[in-house]
Amino acid sequence: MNQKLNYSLRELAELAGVSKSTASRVISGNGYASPDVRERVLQAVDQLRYKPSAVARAMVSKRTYNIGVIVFRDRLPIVSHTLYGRIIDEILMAAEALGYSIFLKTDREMSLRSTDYMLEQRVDGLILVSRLQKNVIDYVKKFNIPYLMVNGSTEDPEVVHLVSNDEAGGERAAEHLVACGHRRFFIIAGPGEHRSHSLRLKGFCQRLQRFGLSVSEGQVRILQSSESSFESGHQLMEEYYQTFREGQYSALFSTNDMLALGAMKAMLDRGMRIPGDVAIMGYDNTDLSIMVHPSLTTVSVDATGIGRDAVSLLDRLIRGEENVPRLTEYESHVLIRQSTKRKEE
Amino acid sequence: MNQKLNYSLRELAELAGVSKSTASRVISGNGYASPDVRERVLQAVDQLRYKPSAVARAMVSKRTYNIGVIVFRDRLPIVSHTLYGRIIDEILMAAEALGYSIFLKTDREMSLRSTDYMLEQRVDGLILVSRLQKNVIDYVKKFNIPYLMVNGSTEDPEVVHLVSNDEAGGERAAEHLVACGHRRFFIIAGPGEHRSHSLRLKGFCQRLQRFGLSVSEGQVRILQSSESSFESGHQLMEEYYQTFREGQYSALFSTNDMLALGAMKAMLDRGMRIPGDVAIMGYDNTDLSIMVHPSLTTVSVDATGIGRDAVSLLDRLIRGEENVPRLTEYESHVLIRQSTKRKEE
DNA sequence: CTGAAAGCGCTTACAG
DNA sequence: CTGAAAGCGCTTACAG
Repeated sequence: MNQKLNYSLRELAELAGVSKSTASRVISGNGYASPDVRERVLQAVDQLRYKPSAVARAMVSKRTYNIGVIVFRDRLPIVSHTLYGRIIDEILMAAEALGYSIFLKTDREMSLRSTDYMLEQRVDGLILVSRLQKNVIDYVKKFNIPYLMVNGSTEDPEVVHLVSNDEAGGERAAEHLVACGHRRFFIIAGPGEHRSHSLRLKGFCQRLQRFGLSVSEGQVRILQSSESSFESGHQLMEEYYQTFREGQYSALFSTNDMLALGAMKAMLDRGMRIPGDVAIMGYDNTDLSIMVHPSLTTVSVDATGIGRDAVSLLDRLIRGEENVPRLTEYESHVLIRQSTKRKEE
Repeated sequence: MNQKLNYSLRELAELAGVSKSTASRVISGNGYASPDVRERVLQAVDQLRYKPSAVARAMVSKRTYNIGVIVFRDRLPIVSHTLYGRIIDEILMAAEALGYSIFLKTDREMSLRSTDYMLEQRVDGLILVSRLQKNVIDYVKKFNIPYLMVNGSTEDPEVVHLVSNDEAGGERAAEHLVACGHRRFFIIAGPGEHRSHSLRLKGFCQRLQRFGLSVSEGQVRILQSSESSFESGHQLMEEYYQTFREGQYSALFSTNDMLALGAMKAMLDRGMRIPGDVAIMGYDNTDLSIMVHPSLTTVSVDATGIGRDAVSLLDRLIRGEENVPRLTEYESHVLIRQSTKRKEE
């Protein structure tokens, strides 16, 4: 770094032959400047390739126009997660549109470190993505910094959070499968600690119950998975393949696409026909669901809406607005694909 | 924001009953402080939940320990892109380990805006991901800021860039398919402007040529796709299905997994058997390639290595190291999956 | 070991 | 319309 990297306002002003104050005014656009002066300053800006320091500006304005996004997740994929990736894409675009930029951190152990980091960076606000422990929320609350949660669970009614209406989605999934004529269900459910997995399962079972179908009556079999990955779905299905066949379940529901796809792959490898032998349904409408064969019937999640609104709601919090809704729910819809198509007859 | 958000060093020092200098020393760990004083300061830190302002610190130290990552891409998915997402995950982790944080921007029109933004933020360095136009590179160069390119193309030998050895990968793909006994090839090639697509195609064709197989001899048919998405692969295969069947091609190679998967889906929907009727091979080793049925034979890309090294090489540039390699290439390997398995006999 | 002072690069009243 | 001055919250020589 032997060469000059950045010029300061002082140097800029000197070159233009004006005071720092004046230079500052024409650059920021706040305040008056005669056409002549403005012209000279602008020329100097060009000549020096002057870039005003956002750092210095933040220092005095007490605003950084940066938003911290922390994704809490045990393991990879984080950004490349099929759902979170989409949400982050939307957050990036929405932030851009509103004049914010994004500091992105991933945090695997739900530590307070990443939060501290964001605090030190003096971000204007915080978007917390995914499940996070109560102590993290409690910690953030103490700092009086605008923040909100995306796709996380909390009993705390004060916390602004955006979630899918997973329970209703689960119900709709059940309705669809029942409408297709299924009466015996095999379920692979993701980690119960995750709000979305547990609610989807709850909604699904609830709806079945109203059709007179339940675990206790023997028409429904639930398998709990400690993970929500393709691999675990695959492995569970391998493990329980016999059970599955013997139980004569005609439909498989998983609380997310990954688990469903893993199970489906295991079944296809064993020569089962889908949807001929068994109908399969996932949840999330990940891009993959449309790429596989047969394509996967699933329930949509409004990643676009969630990402967009996360930024705009946070912006409202940052601007000190009072009546920001604490809970925003997004409706989910069944997307019927090949994996649950009835056989033609 | 009616409540106190952040305390300053001055307030901290007052509470501890020391000078700002002293407080600063115990917090930063640079310089001496008696146990007694240190104790008092630390207690004050706890009491106030004092978070030193990274903004003020950056102001004086002229270092932000922030790295700007700009992903240049026309359209979504950007972060959720199957390959870039993985690279970004690795960049995030590697940055964390080296004490850097990430400013993430996506730029759809390859404008200079996002670069200007990063410059104003005074990031320590820049990671430019994906194809970008020459004018962007030329612009960045003027600012004497450490930067490097990931997965982009450039004729400029000065530019530090990290790429896959796509040509060798293409050759290996050809070898594998020939070894499987194929002699008539159908190729779906992604956008020629992209370095990786064009090199993969080049390597593939080159290798075939040495086997005496070529476009001019009629054993190879190349389809150019203007996009690199699943949708375009799917659509092209629908469109050229007749051509494909009539040409009796026994193998399909695509310059990335997405195109391959799109084409495969179209074929499966038409009832073709894979690999029975046709073998299919992609490139990138996206997560999807293992999830589909049949699983897709592909060529690996070392996303982990690229992401990790991008950060460490940039760190070396930031620290003023001279002999940073301009070009780092990553080897790719064929991953044999079901889609090219020979029939048992 | 500790403190007063200068300075990083801006913005913002306040005079003129 | 323009400039001098103070100040944002730190760090870093420099005295003591």
